[in-house]
Amino acid sequence: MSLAHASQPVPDEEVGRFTISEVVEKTGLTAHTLRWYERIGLMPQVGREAPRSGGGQAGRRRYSERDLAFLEFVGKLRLTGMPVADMIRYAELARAGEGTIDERRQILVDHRAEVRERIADLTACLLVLDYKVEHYEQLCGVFETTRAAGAEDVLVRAECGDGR
Amino acid sequence: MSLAHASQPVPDEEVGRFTISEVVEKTGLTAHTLRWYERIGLMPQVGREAPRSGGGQAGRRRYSERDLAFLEFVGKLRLTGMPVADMIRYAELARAGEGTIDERRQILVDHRAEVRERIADLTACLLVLDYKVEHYEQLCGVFETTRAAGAEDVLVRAECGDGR
DNA sequence: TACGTACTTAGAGCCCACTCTAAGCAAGCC
DNA sequence: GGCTTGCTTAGAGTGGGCTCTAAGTACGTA
Repeated sequence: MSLAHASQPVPDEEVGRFTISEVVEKTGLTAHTLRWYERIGLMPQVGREAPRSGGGQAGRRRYSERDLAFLEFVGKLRLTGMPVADMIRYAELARAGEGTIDERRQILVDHRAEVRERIADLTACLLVLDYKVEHYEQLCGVFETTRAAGAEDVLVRAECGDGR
Repeated sequence: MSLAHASQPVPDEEVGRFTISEVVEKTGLTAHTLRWYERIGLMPQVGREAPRSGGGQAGRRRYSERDLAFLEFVGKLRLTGMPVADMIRYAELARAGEGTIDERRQILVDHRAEVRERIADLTACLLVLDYKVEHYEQLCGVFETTRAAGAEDVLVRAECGDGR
């Protein structure tokens, strides 16, 4: 990206080449959701085809590669549980320019900490699940070999802590 | 737990010792939620104090250690995103006895696979966040030292993929 | 007696992130 | 012309997991 290139508006870069259907395919989001994202300010205004008749329609959306990159990032944030309101905040800051870099970074740092914590939580729970599954597998073995022993039945319940 | 002990109803074990307020404290759930859990069949019927006057009240709940253990497990399942309907299913199977061990195990095996996948997803997204945060931190450095260079400004936008 | 804690019922309410509606218009293609 | 794809608006609807309501009763304690 040369300086000369960067300092001039570039139509083929401002107006992308992907229709909303194509973006639906690529992202897994619905057209409804994509329009919604624009409406709530999460997504910047997407470039449009010029309407041929100059009538009352706004023209069809044409998403750029950059739009797609942003949607991919949004998908990641969504997957990690960031509320839409926070994503909107982040996007607004991004649009406000380079003076907001620190704040943007802080949003991501905070969110990253939450994701780390969530991974830790899930990992701890996974250990419990592992233990339970392992225990069931052992009890399936014990159960089959000592089917007549009622005591084992009671132990199954007590050990598994499954309620009554 | 001796055989003689196991084969007889034990009142002090059937009727626990924790009031609902104490369980609220221990679990972080609300009394409303605890009652709801019973109502929807997730929680087995909790033992009760005998009402003094024999009137129309059911008596106060008295949760046992086993009840608490089950609630702890439910909390883990909840934290890992298992839908309440699935938890109910699991609890019903547990109450149905030892003939359901295989099915119970399968529920947990399936769920465990989901948790693993979720951890993997989060971990992948965490890498993206790490990259972004790192990048912002570098750009804060670059930005401060070359504030007059407009090209860096554009690079910030392009590299961060932050939308417009 | 007053207050705090707990009980019951059925269902309404809340929050979040979509998801869908309703109704009509536009444009391209066969 | 018919079909497909896409446009707009404001807001209602959905699903999940609680959370709260409404109204009265019970019981223990100060």
